[in-house]
Order: sequence, then structure tokens, then C-alpha cells
Amino acid sequence: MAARYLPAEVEQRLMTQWLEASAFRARIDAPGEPYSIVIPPPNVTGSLHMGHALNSTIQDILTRYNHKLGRNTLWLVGTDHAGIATQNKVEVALAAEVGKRKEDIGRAAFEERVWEWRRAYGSTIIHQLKRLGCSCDYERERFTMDEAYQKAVARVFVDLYNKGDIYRDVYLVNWCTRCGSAISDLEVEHFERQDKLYYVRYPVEGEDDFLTVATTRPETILGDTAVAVNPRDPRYGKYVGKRARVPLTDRWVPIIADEHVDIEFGTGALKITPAHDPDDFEIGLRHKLESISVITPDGRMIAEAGELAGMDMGQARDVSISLLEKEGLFVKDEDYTHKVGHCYRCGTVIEPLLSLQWFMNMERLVKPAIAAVEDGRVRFAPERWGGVYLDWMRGIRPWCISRQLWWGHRLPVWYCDACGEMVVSTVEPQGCPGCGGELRREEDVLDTWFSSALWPFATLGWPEQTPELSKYYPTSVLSTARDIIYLWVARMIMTGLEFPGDVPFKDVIIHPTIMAADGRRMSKSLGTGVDPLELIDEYGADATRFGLVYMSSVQDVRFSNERIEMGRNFANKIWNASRFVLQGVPEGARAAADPETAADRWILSRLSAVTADLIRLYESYDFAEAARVIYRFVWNEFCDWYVEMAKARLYGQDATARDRVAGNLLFVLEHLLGLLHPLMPFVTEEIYRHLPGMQVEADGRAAQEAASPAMRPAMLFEAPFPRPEPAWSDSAAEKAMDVFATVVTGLRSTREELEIPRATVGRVWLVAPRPEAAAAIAQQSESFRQLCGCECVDVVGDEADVPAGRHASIEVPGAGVTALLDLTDLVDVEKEKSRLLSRAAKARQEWARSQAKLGKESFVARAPAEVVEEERNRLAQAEAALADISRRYRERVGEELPPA
RNA sequence: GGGCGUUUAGCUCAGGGGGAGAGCGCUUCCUUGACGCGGAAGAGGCCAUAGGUUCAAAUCCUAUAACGCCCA
Repeated sequence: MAARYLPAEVEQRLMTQWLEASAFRARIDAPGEPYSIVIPPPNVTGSLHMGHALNSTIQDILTRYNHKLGRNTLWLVGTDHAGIATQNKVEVALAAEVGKRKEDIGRAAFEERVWEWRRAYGSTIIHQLKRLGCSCDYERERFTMDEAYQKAVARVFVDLYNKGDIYRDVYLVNWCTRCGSAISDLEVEHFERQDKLYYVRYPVEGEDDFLTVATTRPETILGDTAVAVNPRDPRYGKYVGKRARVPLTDRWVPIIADEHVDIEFGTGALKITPAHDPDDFEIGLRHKLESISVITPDGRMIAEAGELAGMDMGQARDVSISLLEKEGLFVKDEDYTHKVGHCYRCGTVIEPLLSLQWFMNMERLVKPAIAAVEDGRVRFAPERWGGVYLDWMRGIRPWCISRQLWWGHRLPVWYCDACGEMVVSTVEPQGCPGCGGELRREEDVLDTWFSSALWPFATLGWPEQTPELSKYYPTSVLSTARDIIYLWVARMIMTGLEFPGDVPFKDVIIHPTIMAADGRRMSKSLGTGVDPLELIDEYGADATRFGLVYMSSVQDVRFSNERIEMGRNFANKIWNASRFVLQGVPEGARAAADPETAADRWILSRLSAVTADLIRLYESYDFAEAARVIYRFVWNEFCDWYVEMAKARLYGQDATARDRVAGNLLFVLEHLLGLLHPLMPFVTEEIYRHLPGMQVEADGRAAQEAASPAMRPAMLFEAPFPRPEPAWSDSAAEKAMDVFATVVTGLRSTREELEIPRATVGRVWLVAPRPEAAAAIAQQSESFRQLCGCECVDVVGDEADVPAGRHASIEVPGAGVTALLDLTDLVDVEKEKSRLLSRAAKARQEWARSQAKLGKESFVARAPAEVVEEERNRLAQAEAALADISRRYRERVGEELPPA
């Protein structure tokens, strides 16, 4: 074994072996209660980012943990066809390679190119998951454009159409002029923008008066079909019911009253353009206003727009203002900051446009999906996200599901141009059922999220009643990012309940968002992103996983390299502790829990407690705390104390003691490898292969030793998760170790303070009225000597029995043990004087605090008895310590301890 | 505008009614037979502010402020 853990070689080799052994393949007939997770399918064009890395680590922890518990696990992996993103990629490639647009080669040829692209590049992210150590069932990889998946999508569409939930209508939609497609409300991102608010006068009919409105979009004036004021606005009541003239035109439109108008905003009067603004559209519906579209789908003014015809929005705005000025109707503009919608895929400003699209009315489907969360069939972790989900679901709006793209699930809809018939069917109809004429298939495809909504069951074979579906549906857990609760989680719950007829998963884990070091979202353009693959290269996959999980506590966490470094150091620590154990134990030693000393009983007691803690923490999805618990145990208990104490016996003369401690060391090591495996699969699996009883073949493959009594599986991945053992629980041993460690630490500290040379072996007497309190030290005297460089000379019941001389004392509060370090000829008086003074100050401070507390009548009367008792003990200890210190001061310094 | 989260050591963060914790950084020391990606000993904090509840508040409540995220 190398002196350092070297992840690069180990990780690649182990992943290859896991995969060659089909270790991660779900075995449908295997015993064990089913446990299944479907991966949130990453975008097929994507590569692993920090969110994937954390999320995949969480899912891998759960999969490995549950697999080791003996459950029948499936972690289903795959990718999402990502309509717009993939189409964009291929369009760019097409332009670069042959200088053509997709329209030049036609739809069929374009689709074929997308499939080629997918075959060539679509598995990048799946390979990256392997680098991270993910135990997905790669043999069951799914894609949302798989043939079977397409059938499921068509079936859902037709069914919802027949039930009346899906319909076609002209409606105001979010239009991306660059993508040339509608997108849903959830795909619009709002960013703040510095703009102007323009004040424009509208002449009022029959009066020599104007109504001044404020607008950010003067270029849409040509589409105005009303002016609106608030009915409670005293300024404008007199105008309601009259008409106003739309500037730049000779059209007269009604002045209406609508509650929606904000009296405080601008002048309190709004121009209403139903064809180009969502709020105006609603007002238009309420007041049965006409809608006039003045913008084309490519984001220009329509041909009928007079001087503005064909202009883009920026130009049209400037020209409108100058025209208004000419007409004398422009009042002023002022700076205005507001939020503007942008396409989440390409960042183009969204243009609300009237358009004939397919919609899904969510009202019927939403009710059971709300109930499922309300009654706990689906639970969110942390719980508060359930509230976020419910709020959104209760205010849900129709969903625009059609996209004007060439890549995706084409709607199963056919039109007859001859008679106007429309056919919605899962199978391609042969001719128009009405007139027998030729049919034309709908050009549009479905929103990618429409197909993703079916992921938990379509991937398992639905609508066929496959064995996978009946075994693994509903899935156990879904882990994802919070910004996807609406886009995806909510829709999966709705379709799951509607189609397979059950919730798609029982628990939803919403993991934290990993922010950049500046506390904001990682941003490619700002260069604040961090690539997890670079972290894996630099620190190793285990370190990356450990660091990410360790830092993931609240809803936003700042990324910090230090945590990953911590993971690397931890992996190295485990590696080296294992190296020590494996190289240090005698030939033929085997793991065995066979406690001999207090240290043995203590480490087993702690091991059992930590095991119980980890089970609880893994089960409750508190992975950050699990990482902390195992880190502290391995480093601060096992390595710092148990391994150090074991050295005395391991290198000692007593062969029996040596064998016993070796057995215990191996036992604890193997046990903790199992505990840690879900978090750090590579380093633990690699160490496992070096355990005695394992043979590592020339190619690095582990084989079980034929005669191994332990009958271990060949892989740690297959080994059962450790169980707590109540019989090991030993509070006396824990207390004894506490005394041992406190005395050792106290002696080290005192030696440092007094600058006692390292080579000097200190002589220590233990004063313990109850000898068993000091037994652990006396019985492990060799460890004691090695750890603090002091010899335990004697244990006495009374300080009077200690030979007279100069001593430094180390008290263990509450344990009834005082260690006296012989200082004869070792120290100068001045150093000891200042040491005693600082200890006296500390004791006095303690005493004063307790005294103040106990002096309060209300505390003694109202605090719980044990709290008061504890405080009295503290006071007594402080008094005793102070008395002790002043006596020693008198003896050694030859003066009275100065008062405080 | 609404919701959520955060504010604790120089930095990044745990903790969550009864004597402040970690990692990194800092100081001093250590080629002790697993590990310098290590070991030992230290220094370092009015737990954002203001009120309240309580015998007791970093912790619970209410406001305020700053920062961030989400939704409209």
C-alpha cells in the first residue's frame, strides 16, 4: 500500500470492476424489499455541474446504503432529450459543418442528424457520473426519446385530450423570437432591467382634455384597444365610459375601469394592449376587448404598422417616441427599473404574442396531487418545500405544451385540410375519417417537461405492466434541486396519480444549491462556476463527494475548496490508518471483537453508538451530519486514541495481548469501512480488498480466500451494512477513557507550559479515593507512558500517601482523580508561579459564576433539581481546585496566593 | 410586492434553552517505527441589532437591518 492514497488509479480500476461484475444491475428477482430511485434525467447536451455532483452523490449514498441493508435496489439512469437545447446544438453544428439551416435540409434529415449527434455525444454526462462513483444501473439507461417512451407520451397525450384536459386555443403565450417557439410560464426567467417609463397623452372624446398614461412599451401603442383606470380613483371617474383616441392613429377606444390598475403606478392610467401583455390580456378578456397584434413572430413590427413597419423593438420604440413628440402627445420619460422576461434557454427577451397553441388545463389533475402531499403520501425533506409546492399547485394555470421545434415528441394529431377534421390518436390514421381525404400531421412537438413528467413510470415500461413497473413503482425517493419543484416534481406527481394510479415517489429530497464563493449562483459568464470533474481530478471522487455533502446543510451553501481538501485529507487519513492496521497486525490475524482493555470496550461502545447514529442520519437524509459524525469518529476517536493506544500492545512482548488487539483493530476497521462506504465508495472498497482473508489477484481483482472463516463478499459494495450491537454499549468504559484522555491531555499541556524536555520521563502519582476511577490508566500504563511521556508510579487513595515534593496537579472534574506530576528538579519557580496564577484566576472565575447563579432565589426554586445539583457540584469543584492551588502555591512559591 | 433562507473565531461553516464547536488560516514545538494530505500544545468569539418570553436565551417569539434564493 502506498504511503498516500492515490485516487486516480484506484477509482478507474474499481469502477471498471464494479461494472464488469454488473454489481449495480438491479436484480428483479433478488430478495429484499424494493428500493428504487430514478435519476432526474440530465439534459442530453449537458455535462456534470456542481448541482448534479451533489445530487448524484446523495442518490448514490442512498442506493449504496440501501443495497448494503439488503434491499433490492434500482437506481435508474438516463437522459432527457432537451428539445430546444439539443436542437440549438445541432443547428450550430449544421451551420458550422455545411453552412446550412435546418430548413435547407428538411425535417427528416434534421432529425436524423440529431440522432447522430445523440449517438456521438449524448452519453457524456453518463460517463461523468461513473467518474463520481455513481452506482446507477447503467444497463437500464433510458432516454426520453426511446421508442417505448414515445409510445407512453403519445398515450398520455391522447388520453388527456379525450378527457378534455388538453385543448387547442388562441391565447397569449410567451414567445421566444430567437427559438421561434412558445415556451411555458416556468421557462421564462425574469431579470431586472434599466428602462424608461414614458408618459403619453391620449385625447379624450368630446373634451379638450387628455388622459396621460405611463407605459414602458410605447411601440405597442398601435395595438391598444382601451385605456384603463382604477374604479376607485377619484381623479378619473369622470372619464370612465368615454372614449380616448389612440395616439398615432385615428382609432377611438373605450376608457374602462378595472380593479387591476394600480392607482399609485405612473399616472394611475394604463394603456391596454391585450395582444402583447399578459395583464392586459386578462383585462381584455374581462371587458371583451378586441386584440390587435402588431408584432410578428420574429420580433418585428407588422407590415401594416406604417412608419414602424418591419422595425425591431428597439428601433420601433425610438421612432414611436419621435412620432408622439411630433403629434404633441409625448409628455416625458423617467428612469425605471423593472423585471423583464427572458428565455431560460437562450436569454432572448420574451415577447408575449397571441398564438394558436396546445394547452393543458391542470385543474382536474392538480387536486389529487395536492391531496397526496397534504396527507403525507408524498413527503418533502426539508418539510418546508411541501408548502412551496402546495402554494404553487393551488394557484396553477394552464400549461402551454406545444413547441415550434423539430426535435421532440411530435403531437399525435392530424388535420384534414379538405374538411377541417382533426384526429388525435396513438396510431397513425389512414386517411380522414370524415371525408377520406389526406391528413397532415401536426408540426409541433411537446414541451420536454411534458415527457419528463412521465419519467418515473415510462422508464419502467408503462403502459405495459412490466415486472420492473410492478416491482419498483412507486419509487422510494426523488432527489432534486428546488428550482425544479414546479417544472418537474409537481408534474410527475400529477401524471403518476393519473396514469399508473399511485404517487411516483414517497419522499422528495430537495438538496441545497451550491453557490459560488461570492454567495451568488454559479455563473458561466462571470466565470464563477466550478467544474466537479476538475475537483475529481485534483482531489479524487471520494473527496469531492465528502466535501460537497459536508458543506450541504442549509438551502444555499457557498462552495469552498477547503471542504474538498478536507475530504482528500480524510481519505488519506483513513488510508493510512488502514495501512497501519493492515501492516502492523501479526500474520494470520483476523477481525474479532474481543475486548480486553478499557480502550477496547470504549471503542466498541462508541462504534455501536456511531453505527446507530449513522443509520438514523442516512434514514433521515441528514447526510451533512452523517459526514461529520463519521469524520469525528474515524479521526478523533479511532485514529487519535484507539490506534495510538493499541500500539503499546501491538509492539509489546505479550503475544496474546498482541493478537487480541490486532483482532479488535481489524474488526473496528472493517466495520467503519462499511459505515463509510456510501459516502466514500472508492477508498473504502480499495482498503477492503487488502483486509486479511482477501486475496488480490494479479489484475487487481479481489477474490475471497477459500478458507476464510468470515465468508466475506468479494466486494464491500455487497457486504451488509454494519449493525449497532447493544451489548457493546459500555458507559463505564466511556467514562474510564474520558478520565484517561483528560489526564493525558492535561499532562501534555502542563509539560508544554512548564517546558519540560521531551526526553524527560515524568513521574506521576494518581490520587483517587475510589481506585477504579484510575484503573484505566494504571492498567494501560504503557499506552499512558507513550502518549504523554509520563510513568504512572502509583495509585493512592489519599494525597498524604504521595511522597512529599513539588508536584503539578491535573484534576479531572467529577471523576475523583487527580494526577500529580513530580516536578522535583524539573522546573523553575517562576514558571510554576505563573502557571498557578492563571489556574487560580480560572478557578475564581468559575466559582464566581456558580456562586452568582446559586445566589439567586428564583434559580434554586425554579430550575430543575439536577441543574441546581450540577451547579452546586461546580461550585464545590471550583472551591476545591482553588484550595488546592493556594496550598501548592504556598508550598512551592513560599508565599500566600495573592487574592483576586 | 409575496415567500424562504442566512447573519456564530481572520475565512468557510456546524450547533440550537442550563459553561462556544469544526475545518482552513495563525503562533510554538515535533524527521516518536500509518499518515507533514501528519502529530502535540496554543492564541482567537458581547453568537447582526433592538425589544420580549423564561429562574436561565447564541438557541424560542416579535420587529429592524444586511446579504442571498425563489415566485409574481
